[in-house]
Amino acid sequence: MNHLDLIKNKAGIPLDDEEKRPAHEQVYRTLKSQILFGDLVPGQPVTIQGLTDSLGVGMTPVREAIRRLISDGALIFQGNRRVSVPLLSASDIEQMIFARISIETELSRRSAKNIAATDIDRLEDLDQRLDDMIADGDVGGYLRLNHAFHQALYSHAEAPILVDLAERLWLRFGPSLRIVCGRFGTQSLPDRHKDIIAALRDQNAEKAAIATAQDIEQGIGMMGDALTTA
Amino acid sequence: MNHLDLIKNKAGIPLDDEEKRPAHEQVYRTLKSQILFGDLVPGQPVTIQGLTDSLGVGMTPVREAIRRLISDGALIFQGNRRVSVPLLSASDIEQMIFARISIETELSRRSAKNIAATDIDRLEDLDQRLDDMIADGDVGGYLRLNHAFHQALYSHAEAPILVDLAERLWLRFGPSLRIVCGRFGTQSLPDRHKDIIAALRDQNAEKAAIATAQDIEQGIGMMGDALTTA
DNA sequence: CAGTATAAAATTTGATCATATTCTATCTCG
DNA sequence: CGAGATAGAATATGATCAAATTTTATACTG
Repeated sequence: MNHLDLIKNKAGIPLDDEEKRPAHEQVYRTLKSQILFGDLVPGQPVTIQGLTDSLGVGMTPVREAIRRLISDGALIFQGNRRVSVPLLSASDIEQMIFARISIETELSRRSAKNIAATDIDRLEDLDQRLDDMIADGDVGGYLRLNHAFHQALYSHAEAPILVDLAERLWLRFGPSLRIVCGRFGTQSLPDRHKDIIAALRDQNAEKAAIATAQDIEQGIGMMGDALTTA
Repeated sequence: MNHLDLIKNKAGIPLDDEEKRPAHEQVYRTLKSQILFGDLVPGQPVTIQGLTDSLGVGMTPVREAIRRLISDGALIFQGNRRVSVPLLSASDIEQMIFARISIETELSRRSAKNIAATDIDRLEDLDQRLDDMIADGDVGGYLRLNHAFHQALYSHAEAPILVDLAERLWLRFGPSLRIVCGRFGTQSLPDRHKDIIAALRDQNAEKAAIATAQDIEQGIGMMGDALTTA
């Protein structure tokens, strides 16, 4: 039992039973979680040695995890060998809105065609818990459940490559989204999940796609506003 | 001067002067090139030790490069610690066509709005050389110049995130595309580059997008056909 | 004399490698 | 056919070297 296990369980969200994965995989998941849910701040430097110390593993697994995250766009390699959490420009956000809408509306469309009633119930349950988090003002919990909701929805699209592309985009905006939520609070984050669920029950793929697009525009659009006003 | 430099220059395509990049970066680029242009066969196992031997570098840089390529989707990690070049399913190809059309038509659209006349001349030059490769039946040269053409075109879109997503998709189908080209020959690969160039000269973004979509469908569509008939 | 600029040393961090350990798959023998 | 042995490959660590940043000391200028 090394430090990783402790950090993982700090999350509080049930994670799939991880058996005994290699350390580099565990480091990757830990960092991914931290980036996705905003435990790391945009611009923050990420050092290899710092991670070997704090996670209690050697340099090699840390290096591998960092390379993967750089490939994901979740971290950036700053030429001078330094690695940090990316700061997003207005153009970056605009590109991500475009890409997310292109990819994720399609994922919703496909999920709507495949998903079973019991799975819709499960989504509704997630959304309910998400609303509780908003009511409690729990930003971290909101981010985790929002991610879990979309992930659960898209898992029925039977399109792993598209899901992978979407996940990559989520990794890019995670840190910045956390900042925005922290500043404005969760109250100002109305989501379109209810609309998405209604569309799924109707088996109306196009309505699901439209609701997803609106959800994305509300979510990331807020980030764009925050960036231009700040 | 280690083995990497030799392998790099085997490519024959002028590469940006690389100064003194770290070895893991060089290994990544070397492997990326091999995957993109089909020097590696789908299904082929990739071993760390094999690469340390053939490239003449230590294990650490090789490991890092492999992790990055796994994150790119260019290699797959097979649970039991084995890594190999992916075999594509019909569904994979269908998803890639969708994603490429979504992303790359937009890249063409944006490039059409920004690109200058001299840059269009440069594209035309690339396309001319590409036609020579087709005439010569040089599959490797065709793949390289086709990639260079699209990369050059999209570089004017001023959308690095979308370019990154596109590049990721190219890495996925590189090996399989090579197989198909090898089987059918380059003759059967009509491209829509002339249409794209004409649209750029007209400053007609929508026409450029349509031509790009047709180019993609012809290119990868052929892969789908080959897969279902094989 | 104060403040700034410059240069050199020290510290921090990254990159690479060699080695030891662990795991997987295959082979062999009962 | 199954259990154990074996070989090969991946994983992980610590040591060592190189590069970059920061600090500190010194010189210079107004």
